[in-house]
Amino acid sequence: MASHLQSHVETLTRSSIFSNLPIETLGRLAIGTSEVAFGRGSVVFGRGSVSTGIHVVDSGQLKLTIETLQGDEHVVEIVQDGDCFGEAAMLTNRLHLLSAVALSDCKLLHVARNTLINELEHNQALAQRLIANLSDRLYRRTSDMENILLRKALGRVARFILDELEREADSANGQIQLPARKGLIASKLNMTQEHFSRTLRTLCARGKIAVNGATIAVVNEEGLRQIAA
Amino acid sequence: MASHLQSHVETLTRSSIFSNLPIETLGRLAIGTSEVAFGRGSVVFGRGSVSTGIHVVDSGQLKLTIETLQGDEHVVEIVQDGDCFGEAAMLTNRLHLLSAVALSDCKLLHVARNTLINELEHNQALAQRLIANLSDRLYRRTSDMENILLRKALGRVARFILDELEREADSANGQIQLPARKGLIASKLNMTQEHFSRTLRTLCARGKIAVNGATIAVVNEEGLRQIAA
DNA sequence: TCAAATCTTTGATACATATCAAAAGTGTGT
DNA sequence: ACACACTTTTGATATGTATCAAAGATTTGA
Repeated sequence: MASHLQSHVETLTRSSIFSNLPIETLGRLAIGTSEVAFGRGSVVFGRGSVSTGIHVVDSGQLKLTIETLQGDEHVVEIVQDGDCFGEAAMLTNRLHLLSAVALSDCKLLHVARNTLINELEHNQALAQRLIANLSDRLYRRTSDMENILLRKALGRVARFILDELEREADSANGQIQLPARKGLIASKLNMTQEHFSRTLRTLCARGKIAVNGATIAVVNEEGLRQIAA
Repeated sequence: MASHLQSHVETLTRSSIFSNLPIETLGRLAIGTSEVAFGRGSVVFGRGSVSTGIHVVDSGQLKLTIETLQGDEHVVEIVQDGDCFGEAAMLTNRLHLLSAVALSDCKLLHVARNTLINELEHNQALAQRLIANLSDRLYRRTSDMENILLRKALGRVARFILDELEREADSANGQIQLPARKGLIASKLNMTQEHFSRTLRTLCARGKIAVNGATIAVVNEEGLRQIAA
């Protein structure tokens, strides 16, 4: 129905990857696009599943994780409004390495593989977008790896806080809001929830930050930088 | 000189990213391409440097590493003939996160940023190639992350051996050749050289493999698989 | 508004891995 | 064939981080 397509076009435009593309492009993509809703805790796709396209987040928050058979998991990324995920598996035509799980009730758009691949063949602007998207993801993934592999827990947490401070440069003023539950952030930083908790307290004790629930005030930015070096 | 361009075209064709592209495309790329030689141990680019283009390996072997100020390093990737590197920083127009160091004497081609970006704007086939290249890199980087974060040393080494066994599926027959010095492989697997050495011996003691210098024979593949699970 | 569920903190202990030091092995150039 | 540099192995010890257990907080739902 035309109204569906129209609403999909609008949602696509709000995503970072499809924003500001010609309306004709979005219209063609919208034809292969469907809206899907997921309740908190539900699995959008699991590791080892076949990729059917990419997902764009309209509302809600999800975690992308790698998992062991024993149920051990590690958060690779937390995605929300305007983000998209699942590109790598779709474009390489391989199975999903990551699982995507809704952290809150979510509305997603699913853009079908064929639609996207077809459009990509003739659409230079879309290809450029995808290149920008992929290289950005790769760059960030490398940066995450650096943080995890080169620093100990204290340094990783310090680096994380500084990064968030920069991201929230607007209303921040020396404060950040943790973007998710502490356990999930701990996992993204490759440590247990317990260790993350203790590490935050250590940073408090050393006078670098002040913690109040999910709000962290940076007391001594220079000191944090030294720890994160 | 025309002969230079011709030789560059040939080298570019041998790389995975530019292979089988129309000769006209390669000709235009060759104009912005220069041949550069690096002696063993020399630095092609360092962390924090400005990206000037991408590098294609004609001959030799290099390591891509992340480093701390204290000189701590971690090998992210080992590249050789036909590989290219430095795409992410070039395409995102950000500083290099990784350092590239020659492990042996190397001949590289450097394709200038402007040349590549210009060509990319009109060249659909090249864009597709780049998309394939980036998504493959992203997928493999995610896979590396999985190996490093989800398994302990014994499992990481087991997984590594199985992966190599698959890669060398040809002349392998139950044997693999380590693709670099053990210390570098240890680093890629996020452990010390000492620990890697001990881990190999443990796998020997358990009857899964037999080590002879840089040659590893897989004695019990199923057993390895269980350890790598 | 209270109870149930979920998340976070704290404490005690165990374990994987790093570090330091030195010996043994391997290769390389002359 | 030898000496020198580099790589790998082995041993003893230190350390960072995980694990297990339980008590406090916070959020959620009826």
